[in-house]
Amino acid sequence: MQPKKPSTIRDVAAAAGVSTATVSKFINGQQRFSAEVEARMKTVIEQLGYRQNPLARSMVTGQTKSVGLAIMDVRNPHFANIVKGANRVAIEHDYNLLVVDLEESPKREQELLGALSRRVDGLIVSSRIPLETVDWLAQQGKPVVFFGAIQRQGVVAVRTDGYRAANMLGRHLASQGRKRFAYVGFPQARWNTERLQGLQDGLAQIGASARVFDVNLPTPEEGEAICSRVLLADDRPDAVVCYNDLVALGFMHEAQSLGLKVPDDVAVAGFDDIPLARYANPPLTTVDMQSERQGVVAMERLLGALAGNWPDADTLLEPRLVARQSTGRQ
Amino acid sequence: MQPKKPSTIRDVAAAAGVSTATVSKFINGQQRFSAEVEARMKTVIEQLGYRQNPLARSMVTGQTKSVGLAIMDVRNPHFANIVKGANRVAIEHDYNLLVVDLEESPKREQELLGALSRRVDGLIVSSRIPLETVDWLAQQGKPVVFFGAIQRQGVVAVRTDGYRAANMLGRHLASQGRKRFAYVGFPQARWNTERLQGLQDGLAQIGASARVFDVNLPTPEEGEAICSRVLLADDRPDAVVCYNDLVALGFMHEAQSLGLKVPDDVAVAGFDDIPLARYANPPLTTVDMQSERQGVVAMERLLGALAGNWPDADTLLEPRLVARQSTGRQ
DNA sequence: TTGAAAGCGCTAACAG
DNA sequence: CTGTTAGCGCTTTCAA
Repeated sequence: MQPKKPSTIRDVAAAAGVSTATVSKFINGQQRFSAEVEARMKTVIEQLGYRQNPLARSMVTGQTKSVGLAIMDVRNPHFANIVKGANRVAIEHDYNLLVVDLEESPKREQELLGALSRRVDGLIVSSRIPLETVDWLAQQGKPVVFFGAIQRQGVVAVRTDGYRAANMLGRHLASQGRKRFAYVGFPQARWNTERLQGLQDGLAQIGASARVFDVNLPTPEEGEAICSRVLLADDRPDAVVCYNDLVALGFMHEAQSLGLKVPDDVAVAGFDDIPLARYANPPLTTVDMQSERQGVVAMERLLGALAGNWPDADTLLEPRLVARQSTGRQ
Repeated sequence: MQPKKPSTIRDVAAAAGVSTATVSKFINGQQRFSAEVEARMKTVIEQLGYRQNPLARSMVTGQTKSVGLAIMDVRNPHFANIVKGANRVAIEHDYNLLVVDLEESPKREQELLGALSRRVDGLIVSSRIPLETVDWLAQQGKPVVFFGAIQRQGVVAVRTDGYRAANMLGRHLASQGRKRFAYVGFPQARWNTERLQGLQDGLAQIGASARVFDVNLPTPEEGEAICSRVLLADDRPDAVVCYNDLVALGFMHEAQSLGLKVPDDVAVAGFDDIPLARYANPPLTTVDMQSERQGVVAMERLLGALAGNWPDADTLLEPRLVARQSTGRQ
């Protein structure tokens, strides 16, 4: 831990016998200089190991070259995928990513987002925050892109069509001969409603509808915990759609522990198509919500906004049904 | 997107009829002023909605109040957990987290880490980067804490005892009556070696040893892909230890597709105890490597270093065997 | 208890 | 082609 003060642009300028302005323009590639001068600067820079201080640069340019990303829980593969996508695009464009995990609790979120907002050029934020915070963020004067379902004037969102996703799932289940349906939802999430609606509309075709249950968190533990309540009711459902794959996996596991066969006794499905869905036993039917793509697109749109294009329309991604054995024909 | 320039400390000072120095000291709580002056400043600050510009502050204090975290893949629950733990501690201490996902490829990692390094007060970095990059990082003059196995003079690491972890797994398997062992490793990882060694030593007790196979990435896909090669060999193993739970889950799935019963025909185990390990079918035996704790401790130690305590010893966390049905008695 | 002034390291006119 | 100068918004001596 030797202090070793980094050299400044002034050190370089002095050592190369030029002005700081020259050095600045040189390292930013904004202007060419005589071969001699350029060579001298190059050498000195290497010798001194000089590198720009991004903070000082930001101060004057007003650009931090970093963006904030606020998610509810990195542990949820849906969010991890968003981080993944956003990270890749950010790196490609030489932007840094300031990540904050809100831990599924809107407790300090305004404070955290506020602190973040001052350090970045723009923000990508989960739509699962209070509407007042959404509005407040929109007022902060920095571009914000939300991911997830959100209907609000003047805010831009990137999302995957949850209505269609659930609708497809509903019709799929119906086509497999299922008759009695349940939906295990997560009301805190903005898109819970559209998923439920899509499902109900899908089932309406065959004159059916789903009974609704709720979990408190989108986790396998919660799926496991609610399972018996769903399956031990009278007139047991023979098809259960869960808010996401994590809930579905927990649910399916517990159903099997309860002695039920999946898919024979009950079909189980989720949303997201997390990597492990394929490797469940039986493999889990789900809908690919394109989480990573959401991250990519959100970042692209944000960077676009920072570059001056600020189109106001939302981006709607198409979901893709991934039918696997957990909803096999009855 | 109204520009709406944020007000500066100068605006506040002017409006309150005091000097910027006074405002600065006031908002930083470094000094008390007459009730009258304080009241005026307070009012003005609220009216103007003034908030400090952290960049300007960093420029002069030399502290960014943010730390960098470099991981190989957020999608891997092991790393997601590290982010989780680090995030929590960072927030508690009012630090920001700059995350970079290296995407399992050491291609641009020095460049990325270099860019990161200038923007943060310290770094937490995966040990799975080239040793030369480790050394180079250590020279950068900023505190760095590594997580994962790494033996290098003068660098601090936080890790979980991989030798013990694998050793426990080996002895567990042996105690369950297993006889023929295989280890599916991931050589790129620094702790692959110690896990292998621990396993072999554990098996040596009963005079056995494990045949070694390698995957190219620590993913379920790779576990799936290598499965047949491992299980269709002569003298088929009756116990397979995989580099991590993801590989194990992929492997187990494929083993079952191949018609083998887990654990009757073959026991499967992994490392990390990812959340879904419990919900696999059968539930996966694994070793809890305390990923989240690693993130917590790494961040605590880094923040400690920034506060002046820079102890040189590594932190070694204890693994915990989590025996589940995938290695049930034969 | 308060303020004036000197920068932190860098870029951006504007001159030459 | 190259240099001078004036800040970005803030903290921090040092005086008053």
